[in-house]
Amino acid sequence: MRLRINLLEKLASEEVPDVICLQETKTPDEFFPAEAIEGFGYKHLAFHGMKGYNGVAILSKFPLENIRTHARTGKEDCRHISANIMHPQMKTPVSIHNLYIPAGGDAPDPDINDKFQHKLDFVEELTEWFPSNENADAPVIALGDMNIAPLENDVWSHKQMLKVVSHTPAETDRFAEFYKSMNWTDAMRHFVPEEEKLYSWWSYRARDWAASDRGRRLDHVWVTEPLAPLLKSCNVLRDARGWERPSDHVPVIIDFKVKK
DNA sequence: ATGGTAGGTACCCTA
Repeated sequence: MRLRINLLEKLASEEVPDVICLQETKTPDEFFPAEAIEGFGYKHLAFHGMKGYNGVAILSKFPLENIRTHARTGKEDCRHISANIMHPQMKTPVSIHNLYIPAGGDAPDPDINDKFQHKLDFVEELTEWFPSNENADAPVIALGDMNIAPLENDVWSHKQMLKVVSHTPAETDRFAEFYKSMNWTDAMRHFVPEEEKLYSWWSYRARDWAASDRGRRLDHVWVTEPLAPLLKSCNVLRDARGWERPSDHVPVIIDFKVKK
């Protein structure tokens, strides 16, 4: 968050999003750079962070109400924050959920790898939690770093990735259940056909990320049925992977047809 | 099968 504040400023000034959701802020709340971000035009902030790991934040040009943080899988680890966006042209608040699903470690075996078990538990908990705490007939957005690439063309090689954490059947099967739980629409695939490769993340461990192009689509934006007809465009900022001192994830921008 | 990078923290962890 603090190391890459200049990248956030670049994103804010070049793309001018109304709302920005961040994951892995890795900043305790008392050190969150709220004043700098307010200077970029985002006066309404919701953040939930801790030292060193995890952390999520919502930056908004519109008022946020009912800000809530959610402890998941019995841990207080700053991976889920939600709020109601009070858009002046929307009749009802838009409930937004910013998620950072655990990466899951290396071994895709819950018996020997606690982190993988945690990831599976986290997705299962969300699958139960959303239908009992949100209304699929109301405007709801769930987005974030979900650390799962569900479709064959969400990874550079489906066959080679089947045993790699992020694309294993154990994960993608549970992810599909989560996807069904609120009759979500995948806002990225709404615009990019499933036959086309689409990535939002490229590993740091490549000599040349662009030349090898072994990406994965780990970041997602899902919307409930009332918002689906308002989807206007999707822009994955691939170029941001080449910015100075980049994140290994790039921004995913969804535009909605809302009068301003 | 292996190690490759980035970053923070403290000599190792998480991604």
